[in-house]
Amino acid sequence: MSKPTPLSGFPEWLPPQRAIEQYVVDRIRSTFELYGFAPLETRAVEPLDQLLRKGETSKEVYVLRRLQAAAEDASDESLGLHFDLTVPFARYVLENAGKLTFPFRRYQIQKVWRGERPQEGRYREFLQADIDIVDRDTLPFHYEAEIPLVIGDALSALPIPKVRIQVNNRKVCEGFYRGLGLTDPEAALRAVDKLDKIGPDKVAELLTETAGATESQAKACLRLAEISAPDTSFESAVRALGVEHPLLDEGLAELVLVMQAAAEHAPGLCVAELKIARGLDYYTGTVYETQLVGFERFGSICSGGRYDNLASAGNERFPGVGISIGVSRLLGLLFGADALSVSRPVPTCVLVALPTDEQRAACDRTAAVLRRRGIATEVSPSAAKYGKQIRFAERRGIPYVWFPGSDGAQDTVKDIRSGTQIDADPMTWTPPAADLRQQITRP
RNA sequence: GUGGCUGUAGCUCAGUUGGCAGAGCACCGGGUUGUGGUCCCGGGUGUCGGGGGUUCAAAUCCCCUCAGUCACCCCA
Repeated sequence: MSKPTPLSGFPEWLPPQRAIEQYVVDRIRSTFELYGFAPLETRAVEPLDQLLRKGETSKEVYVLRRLQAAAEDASDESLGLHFDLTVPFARYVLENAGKLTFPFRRYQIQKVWRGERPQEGRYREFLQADIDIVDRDTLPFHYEAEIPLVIGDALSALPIPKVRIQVNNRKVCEGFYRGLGLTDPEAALRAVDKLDKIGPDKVAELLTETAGATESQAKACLRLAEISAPDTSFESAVRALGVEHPLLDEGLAELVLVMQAAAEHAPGLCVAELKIARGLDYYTGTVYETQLVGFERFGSICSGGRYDNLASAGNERFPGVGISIGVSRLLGLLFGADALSVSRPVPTCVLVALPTDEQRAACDRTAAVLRRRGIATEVSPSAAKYGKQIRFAERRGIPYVWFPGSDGAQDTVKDIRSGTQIDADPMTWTPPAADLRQQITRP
């Protein structure tokens, strides 16, 4: 077999990176559960028509086909890998509505797949950590204020830079555009979304070309998009533009509530950023995008929003609000920036040195005692010279080497970083807490 | 999916007009009858990303392809 090569967009980390990923997932999970989100996993595939219901992402969906399927057998071809966790969840809610109690809050941490051209922080297979809250018929607004608080807690518990959640409300933009007399708010939204990339002049051009805006309407759209505030002062700034529409009033009131809740529970976490639009078209209210402070060029590592029409069948309707942490993107980018590392590449805390092959059984017993006490231990692979065995530990970052006492003498344990070696009993010896497990560090 | 840039040892890289694949670090073996890091001796560990072509001769020139990355697109 010739040497295998990587597959574009399907990253595989080395053990240190995977250790960090598992740690991060564990922390995120425990924060989600602290807020009462229930665990959930959905299958990897969905019927294609479910996935394609929301348009644009369609060309990025991987479809399924049995290798041996005859050409005319299309039985599996109506299945595709999910590209996010919200759409499968909406399907799941409809399917299990009778067994769930509402409002229903769940978290889901799974791989998703998108057929995009990969680059740094963009993969074809990646891990998302998603929370959603859905209710039957109507979803109280206050959940839109809760979501960023959960995320703020989840992300600030991680060894990553500070985050800033940018918040906007689709009703503000749409109400403003309609109040302005524009008839295609979606097109206007898409144009404004490019503000950071192409600049105000190009956006104005786009607005006139694609959204049918006049020059003054385009200017007004830009003035709205420029508004940004760490508090509720955006409201008067919007009012000062003199545009009126009931939807605008509604959106502003909601955005004020989100910002007030954030100010009370997590000062500095949220910024009202009226240029935030979001690509996915199913959002109908609050939308979120999250940046790492100091790493803004990474783009959003966590986004979501309120959706009213994603899960509905007949006259049943389950509006929801949710957000998704791009775990793979977040970590891939931080790894690339050398901004995350781990104290040692293996979990092992103690290497039991092997004096002779005959003593392996005794060494295994010592290791077993240490393991029973929660200390990750492995026995040296061979009875090489002690110098070799110490190097074995050193190369792996294993902090302690355990030496069985010869001729009934006391065992000793050596901290190979300091070189200090002390008498030790496997029943009682305990390493400092910092050495017990791999530590995630941020240089 | 479209276009640009990049690809030589584990890492960082050098390699002239096409002429026997190199350096530093890392790594491996040995030197101290068994407790490492310093020191000494020895070792190149490589499908030059892969395949094809031109040529007496290709890391070098041409074509295709894969991967990484950037922009577009989209978005975690």
